[in-house]
Amino acid sequence: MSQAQQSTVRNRLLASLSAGDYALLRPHLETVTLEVRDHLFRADQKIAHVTFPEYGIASIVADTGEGRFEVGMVGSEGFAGTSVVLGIDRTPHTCLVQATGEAIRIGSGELQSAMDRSPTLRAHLLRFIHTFIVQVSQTAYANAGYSLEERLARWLLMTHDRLEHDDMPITHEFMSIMLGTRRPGVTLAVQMLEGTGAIRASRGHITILDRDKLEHLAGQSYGFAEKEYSNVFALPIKRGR
Amino acid sequence: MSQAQQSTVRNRLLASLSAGDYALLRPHLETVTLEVRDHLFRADQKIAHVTFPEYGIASIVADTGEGRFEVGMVGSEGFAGTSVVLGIDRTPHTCLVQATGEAIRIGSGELQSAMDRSPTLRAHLLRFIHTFIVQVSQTAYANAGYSLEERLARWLLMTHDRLEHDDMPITHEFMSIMLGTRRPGVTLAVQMLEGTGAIRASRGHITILDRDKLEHLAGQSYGFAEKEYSNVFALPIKRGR
DNA sequence: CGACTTGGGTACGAGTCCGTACCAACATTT
DNA sequence: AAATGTTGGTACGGACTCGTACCCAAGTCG
Repeated sequence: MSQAQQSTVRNRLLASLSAGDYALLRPHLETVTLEVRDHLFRADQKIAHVTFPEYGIASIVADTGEGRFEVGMVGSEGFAGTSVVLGIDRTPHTCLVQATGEAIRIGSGELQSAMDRSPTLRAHLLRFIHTFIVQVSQTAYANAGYSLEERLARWLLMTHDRLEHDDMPITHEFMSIMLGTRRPGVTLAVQMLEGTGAIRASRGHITILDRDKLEHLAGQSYGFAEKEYSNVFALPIKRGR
Repeated sequence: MSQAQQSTVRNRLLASLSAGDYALLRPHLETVTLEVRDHLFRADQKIAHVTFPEYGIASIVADTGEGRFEVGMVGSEGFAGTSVVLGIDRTPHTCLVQATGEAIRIGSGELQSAMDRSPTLRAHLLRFIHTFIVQVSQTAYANAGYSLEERLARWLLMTHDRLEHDDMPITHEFMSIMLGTRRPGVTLAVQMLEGTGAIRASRGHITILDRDKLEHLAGQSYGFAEKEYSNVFALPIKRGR
């Protein structure tokens, strides 16, 4: 229960709160580690906490009984638990950790009380939800009209945006679940991308070699949502480094 | 500028507001007609009004320069202009009328002031946004893993939910744009669905003959978001008739 | 070291959908 | 009735992805 000083917080939303709003949250903040496959919340069960990642990535997946697949992704640019901010402590989605890391979380009730007391806090979090809707829309868009390679390129870019390193620990199997496709299909797509020199693949790892090339390969499937985030928060989605 | 009495309002969100919250909005409400292809707002331009359909349907489409396609649909169960409620009067999406009808609208600024004065009003509208996120997620889900016939069945069901009649004026061309596919593909899919007896097609019209059969054909691509709406508002999405 | 688990590569037939093109049926206007 | 525009039906080759199956390589653990 380390109630971090705001100046040391990496999460972009928390870091960009006014000092007063942060002070309102601080007594209730709790630092936790994120381990791959941890669940931050599960479909149709009460959401206990809203989670602001510091490092690592959480995936929001739709869980229909006919297999899950990813509808959105959150790292240190946002938070997981949009429905709590919208006043509902339950959702048909599941949220699980995609990349190991660390997060600051707050109880759902505490956050709701704090938002009731601070209109500027609420406004800040609602703006993120707008950008999240755009992200989910873009997932719908990408799924509708783009090839597996293009969608894979998009997914790698989104993951890259939210991690520190160019070397990312990801298996083909995992990507196939996130993209809702076959595992052998991912293998082929990875080989294609590797052939262009944009990435390098090794057992359980993908390394980004040439980000510009990858963006070119992703085409219009990437960029839309990221641009909106920049506009709304006047900050690029990717942390400078 | 007919400031409708709440008891005669068809829009489910407006109708289910408390009398006090409705009174807060009433001076600013304005009734307008919706004509096919009218735009309620355009990508990256200021959103002047939030629109609550009474009859008819509005589509929210992503507009990437590489062709538009639908990410969500709103009828009398909700409203168009989620980003205004989230505090942003601009969005990369475009909203256009899909089916002729009528709507009650309110200026973006007036609605924002009203929400600032009434927490219950804000909460009500935010709950709808949660259900809208689920709808967009399901579009992403359907686009990822379902065949054209299944997605067409889903789209027809969603349209049927929001219209009064089993007979719906829709062209193949229009469906192909909404589904992001080729027009001849729609023709084939329509014939498939017609072959099962679920619908009947005639020039510019689709008639729903057997809704249960259509739901069965749509499989898991339909139902998810509609169920969530029912849970959140304790009302079925389809108006009784 | 040998067995086991996990992750990755490959193959092949089948089905879906795309891109493109052309024609037929219907509606509206003059 | 002819002209024009809209809508719907059909065809065909090619690209992509699926479903399924099998094997190989790398790490792990007794």
